[in-house]
Amino acid sequence: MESKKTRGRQKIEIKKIENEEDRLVTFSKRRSGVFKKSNELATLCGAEVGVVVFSTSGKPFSYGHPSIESIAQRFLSLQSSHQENGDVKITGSSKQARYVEMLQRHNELEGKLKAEKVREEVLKQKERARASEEQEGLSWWQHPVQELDLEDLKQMLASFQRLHTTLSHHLTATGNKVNNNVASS
Amino acid sequence: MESKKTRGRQKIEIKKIENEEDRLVTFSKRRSGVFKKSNELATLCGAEVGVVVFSTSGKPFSYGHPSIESIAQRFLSLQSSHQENGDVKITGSSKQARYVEMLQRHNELEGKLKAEKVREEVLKQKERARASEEQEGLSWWQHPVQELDLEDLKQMLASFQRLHTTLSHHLTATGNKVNNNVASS
DNA sequence: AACTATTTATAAGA
DNA sequence: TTCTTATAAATAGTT
Repeated sequence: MESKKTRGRQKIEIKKIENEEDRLVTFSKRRSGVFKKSNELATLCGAEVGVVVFSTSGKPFSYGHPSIESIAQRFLSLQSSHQENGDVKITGSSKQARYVEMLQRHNELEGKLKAEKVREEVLKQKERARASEEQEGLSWWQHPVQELDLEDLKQMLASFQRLHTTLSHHLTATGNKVNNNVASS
Repeated sequence: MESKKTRGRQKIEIKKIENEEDRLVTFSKRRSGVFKKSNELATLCGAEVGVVVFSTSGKPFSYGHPSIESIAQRFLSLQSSHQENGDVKITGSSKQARYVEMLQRHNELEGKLKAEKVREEVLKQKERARASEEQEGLSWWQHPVQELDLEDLKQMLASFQRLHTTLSHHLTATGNKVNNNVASS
């Protein structure tokens, strides 16, 4: 019985593949994968599905059921009815209008990004808390302080200061309006 | 040795699911699947990806990186470039330059926001994995973050401030000898 | 492009 | 909707 021929599929981190050759191969494989899955979704569920992919070099690929054009059309009319501007043409004036819109959306986005960072920090806090959780189900923050040593306390304080700063900043920067955004994904 | 709890994933034919309940469940699951795969494609390969899905009832769902709007725009300009288009001049070239600059910054920001959401999701997954290993009552602060609203955040901030103050006091005023219980409720 | 050992997605069931 | 489990399907690293 000979040794294994390959190591099989390996787990990879979902971050940009730096090696260009690998990235190109993966782009090709996974693009096919997404198109195939999209086709199955459309077929199994009777849904209309459109996918557009641009490679880093700008080359476009698309899948559409019943067609990418019809999906685009449907999506656009939805967008224009959502706004009060049904103007789809790329003209100077609509570009200017978009500039203003974008400024507003930009500010919105910065708020959301901040909110996400807060959420992330909160989750990390919980992670840390649980990591150092030990005896009889008591979390570290539930223990009497005298049972903690100085280093723990200092770390604890530092964490609180970070979180406190983040939270305060968030609450004041958004005028106490927390953005529970409804993401499209 | 008892019998298997489930039959596991079964092979299905790729044709429309006639049972409406099954179809709805599959639609939800596979839609998520396609969005997730799309996100991985975008992240791993630095590609821009847009997906639009319409359910049979006409409800729209979308995923886009950096955003579905930017993909739509890019796709459209591609389509319209097939035709003749001479009216791209706006007021001044500096204004156009600023627009392009803003567009880039905007896309960057959207990408970051998405990245944060992914990190958040990863953390939540870990949290859920651990949570299912334990059978304990959850404190309010242990609930899934998506359920946090403004009031939660304010409360949280307040208790952190209390705790922070107490801790600071002990560290600076008691000569590193801490003996107080700070558990707040 | 093919090959496989693995990881990941998901059909059913609860 | 959410979670679990067993199995189908996708794919990373090789050849």
